[in-house]
Amino acid sequence: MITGEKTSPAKNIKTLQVIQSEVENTNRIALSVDCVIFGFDEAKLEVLLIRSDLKKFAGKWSLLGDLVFPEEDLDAAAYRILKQRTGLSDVYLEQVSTFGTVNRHPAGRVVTVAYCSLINVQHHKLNILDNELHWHDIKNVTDLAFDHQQIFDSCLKQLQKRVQEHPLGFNLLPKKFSLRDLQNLYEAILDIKMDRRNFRKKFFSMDFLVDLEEMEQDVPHRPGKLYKFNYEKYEKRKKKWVGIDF
Amino acid sequence: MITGEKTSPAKNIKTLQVIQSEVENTNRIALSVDCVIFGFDEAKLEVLLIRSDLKKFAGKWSLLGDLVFPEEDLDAAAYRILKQRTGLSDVYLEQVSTFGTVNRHPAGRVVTVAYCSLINVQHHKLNILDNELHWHDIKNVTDLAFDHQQIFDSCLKQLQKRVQEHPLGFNLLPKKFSLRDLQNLYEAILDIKMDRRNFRKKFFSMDFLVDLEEMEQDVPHRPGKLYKFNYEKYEKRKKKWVGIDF
DNA sequence: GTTTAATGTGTAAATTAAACACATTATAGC
DNA sequence: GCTATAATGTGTTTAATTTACACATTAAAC
Repeated sequence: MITGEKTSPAKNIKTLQVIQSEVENTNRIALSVDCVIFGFDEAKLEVLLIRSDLKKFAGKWSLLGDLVFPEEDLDAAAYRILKQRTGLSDVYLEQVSTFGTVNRHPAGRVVTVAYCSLINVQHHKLNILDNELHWHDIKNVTDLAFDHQQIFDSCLKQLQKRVQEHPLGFNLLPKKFSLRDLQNLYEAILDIKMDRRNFRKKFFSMDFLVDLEEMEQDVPHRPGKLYKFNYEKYEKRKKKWVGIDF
Repeated sequence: MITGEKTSPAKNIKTLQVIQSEVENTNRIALSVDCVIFGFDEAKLEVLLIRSDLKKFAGKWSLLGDLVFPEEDLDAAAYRILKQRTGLSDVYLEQVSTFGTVNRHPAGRVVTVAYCSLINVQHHKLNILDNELHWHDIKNVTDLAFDHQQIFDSCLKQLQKRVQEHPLGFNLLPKKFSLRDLQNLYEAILDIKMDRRNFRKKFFSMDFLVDLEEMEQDVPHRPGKLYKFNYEKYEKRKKKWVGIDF
């Protein structure tokens, strides 16, 4: 009844006090956050996992999670938990979805909100507090603890969709990058191969890549041109958003 | 600590009992569900709202919500709450997102999970338990109670996106419908006008509409042909899902 | 029977996506 | 240094899709 609606005329009169007692005493549930941190590393997509210390899940890997405090914003909890577990702080987290079956956690009722991020493994130094925190190639992620496999699958799908609709990828590259870097990124995340020539045309036509008139250094092959992502140019473009297609 | 990860080597040994006490005693939070029920009615998109009975929000409208019980699956809670408040049961609910700022509810800390649905107003009889439950034209929805305006906006956006990617719309139409019905539906949900000829071509090319060789009855104009949606045909089509575009 | 307002259909132009080939350049190996 | 190698850089052609746009047809309303 906490949002103030009525179920019947007879129950119409519900004071804030009554509601408060319901909120304070009964019906409370442990709420957690689980972070799915995707990392891009040398043309591979990885995910950050930690080994479960529950006997029930001995040897299994799990996502980075913890309880939300009663006086802590949900988003803030996600950032705190990520920071505590990894030392990472300048990372954008995005909520994906909430998992709330009764028996998903062996210690009792815990509803968890999944958050997802995507970073470059080389750009962020992990604060490895124990040696059970590791990057895992996403192709080898199976049989996680709890319902974390389901959460992981859901986040990966969401990531693959989002990366096609928003320029997330550029955060993963150095400020200056080659088109090969960019294509490797998309191929790793989407797990597909693309035609190099069409890929280049696609991104050039999007008109937010700036030619830096510099070349790659120290690469073991012919150096490519370097580009940067221009956010203002990206924002300025009008996007047609209607496209019924299913 | 509930998902079993460790914060430091020193804290490595955490038994299920310790975790259980954390889940059971501290850190618990009231969890609610709020349902955003969109209704399509005669070429208009509406949303089901109820008047708030909290003094703080006197006169304002709010979404259909209530607390989740400790031994109830999250999805089940959403269906229960919808049923209790409206009598609706054969309606598909989809989770949209979770809102968890500390001060979003005046009665205390309540994190809420938003669920969204889309039904045909004419097909579903509401069980109106009091006269404060009403359909509202979405164009007139402003200034809802709590953070419900934000939740509503978020769900509307999600609906508009989803309806372009999945054939949700056909649930809203009669089994037999005309292409004009279908176009009205999309125009109402997306709040745009489309070219009638191109709209037809689009849907015919998608190849899951079956011509019933029947005509509309009792319409005040030239009757149109009637079609039905063939789910098998829809499923069978392969969809290319890669299309980087932002 | 005439008017009206909707349905049903088609075509041309523009844009976008897909397939595909060759010259160029720096490195690596000799 | 010379050659072989393997990557970069660039267009063209075709197909597919989207957009813009006009006219004949049909049933209801008068």
